[in-house]
Amino acid sequence: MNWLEETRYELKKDLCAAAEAARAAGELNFETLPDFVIERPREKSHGDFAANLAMLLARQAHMAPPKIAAILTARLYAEQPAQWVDAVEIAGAGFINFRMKPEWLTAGLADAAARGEKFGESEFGGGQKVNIEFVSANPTGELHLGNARGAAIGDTLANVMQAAGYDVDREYYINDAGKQIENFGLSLEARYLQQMGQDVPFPEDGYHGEDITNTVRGYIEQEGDKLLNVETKLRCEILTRYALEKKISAIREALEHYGVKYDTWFSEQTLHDSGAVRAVVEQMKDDGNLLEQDGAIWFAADKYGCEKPEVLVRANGIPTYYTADIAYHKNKFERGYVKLINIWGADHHGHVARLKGAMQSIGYPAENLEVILMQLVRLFSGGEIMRMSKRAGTYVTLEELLEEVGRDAARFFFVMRSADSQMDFDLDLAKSQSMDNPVYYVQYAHARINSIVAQAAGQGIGLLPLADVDFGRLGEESERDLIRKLLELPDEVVQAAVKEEPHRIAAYVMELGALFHSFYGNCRVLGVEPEVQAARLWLCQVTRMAVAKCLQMLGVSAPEKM
RNA sequence: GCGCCUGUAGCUCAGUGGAUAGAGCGUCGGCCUCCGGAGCCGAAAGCGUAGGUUCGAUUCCUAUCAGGCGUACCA
Repeated sequence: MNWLEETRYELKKDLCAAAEAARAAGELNFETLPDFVIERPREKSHGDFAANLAMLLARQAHMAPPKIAAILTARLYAEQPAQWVDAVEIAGAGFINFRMKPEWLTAGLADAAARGEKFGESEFGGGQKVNIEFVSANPTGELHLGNARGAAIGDTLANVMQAAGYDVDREYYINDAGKQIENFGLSLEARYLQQMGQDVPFPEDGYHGEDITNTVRGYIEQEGDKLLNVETKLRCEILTRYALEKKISAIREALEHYGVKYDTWFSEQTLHDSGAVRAVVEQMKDDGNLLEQDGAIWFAADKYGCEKPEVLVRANGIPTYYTADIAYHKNKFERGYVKLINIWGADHHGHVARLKGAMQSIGYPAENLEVILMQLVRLFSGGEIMRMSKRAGTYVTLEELLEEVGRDAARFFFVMRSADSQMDFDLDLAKSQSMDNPVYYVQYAHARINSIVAQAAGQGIGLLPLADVDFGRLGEESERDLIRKLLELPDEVVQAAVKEEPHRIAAYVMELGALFHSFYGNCRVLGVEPEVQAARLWLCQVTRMAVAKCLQMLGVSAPEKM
């Protein structure tokens, strides 16, 4: 347990005991103790912790909350003095506020310091296996800003959950099968023949992007006119295989530049080849959940909370994307994951209910599959909203973004906002945006601390062993505010993991940075009384570790100098 | 029409069933004999609207208005 958790647990226990004692003495009447909370008041003058027990007890006890609070506090610590509690106050509508002794805070800091690099981590997740699938963009094109957002959210969430004690795998699902791939092949073929000097029409709904032509050129350089006198089917196949490999490695490379590494690249095609897709249809048929109509095979999704049945196998005998996805998620569960998390663009939200319904129908509880929908990134240029379109030249790739603003600014920018807020991305301001990005503010705090520590080292001053440090010397308001925030880190990580909201870490580290800068302005670290200096150096050190831990989770570098 | 997400400061966004709703940018005003001014301190300014639940609602529920996205034998 971390420091705050432990304290909350103790306070809760103390209050429960007080309530029981009051009941035994006939001062208070209640059947069952309500599930109250010990929270941290946002207002500092309200103490370090506040309990809402008296308010929740009011109805059962037929008594006004402040009166109940008075009875409870009279019992609190009557028998045995408290170790860390300095004062208990009744305030507002009946809050019981706990004010902790100054030593409580500094003992917390010592505890954090002792944890070293591990500070902030926990075993909360108990090593449960979790699979996070994100980006999974079609391998027919390049990654765009929406993918950049998904990658930042997914990878950060994975980092956060790892820090919170989960066993996390990152996965990319490659849609290398189906109609779009066929289409892709026909586009490649047309470009190939055109490059070879033939006047062939380009498929109407083909991939018009220049990257297709470039890929074909690459092939020609390598293999020449080899495919000129081959039948269409084989020509498409060979070109597709070649292009997919190129595209996928380009995607992989772009993501690596972005700091994202996957554990698994899962090919959709393998599900078709292995018969897994057919098998899952059979299974659903045996379950009696399929029906035939208009020559197609439908899943009775309406029996599982959806609006209407969905097609699994088209009249032409080819399974839909949906069917492959069912087989895919079944495969993930079979690999032993307790929880599957998918990060999708909001435009796929219609797919959520049907996938969950299908999973439920084949025996996997819908709640073990979590889909985080992120709202779309809108492109802004010259004050106008525009669709991302290659033809209109308003398509920005991840690689271009990284060239413009760099990895740190890009990742921080995308993970700073909650997934369900829409984002406007201003093309024109891409560069200046980087200077406005709060990531520099946070990194600056890290660099500043580094500089202090380096300077101390230059004067032969290092960190003293913790046993020799008197953290009680940290009594300034700005010091104590900083310590309070530091102690919240383990809680923040767990909250971000449980709520699957990685943006919390960004918000936290910005606040932490602000408190550090404020402390820096108020208190000198070097050249003060030796005992104070030793304690402040350690405070700096713990802050640096906390900032670095957050930045690591965010996939942002923690520079020693800027 | 139906479904999902979102309406919080001039702008971009955090946040919470509680006691005085925060930050950045912008505006205005202060701070460099001193550890990094990419910083600090201060000021003005806000929960779309109407009901309901609750001791207490910006937070939960309903309605309504506004924006976005879905609603394919596309993925």
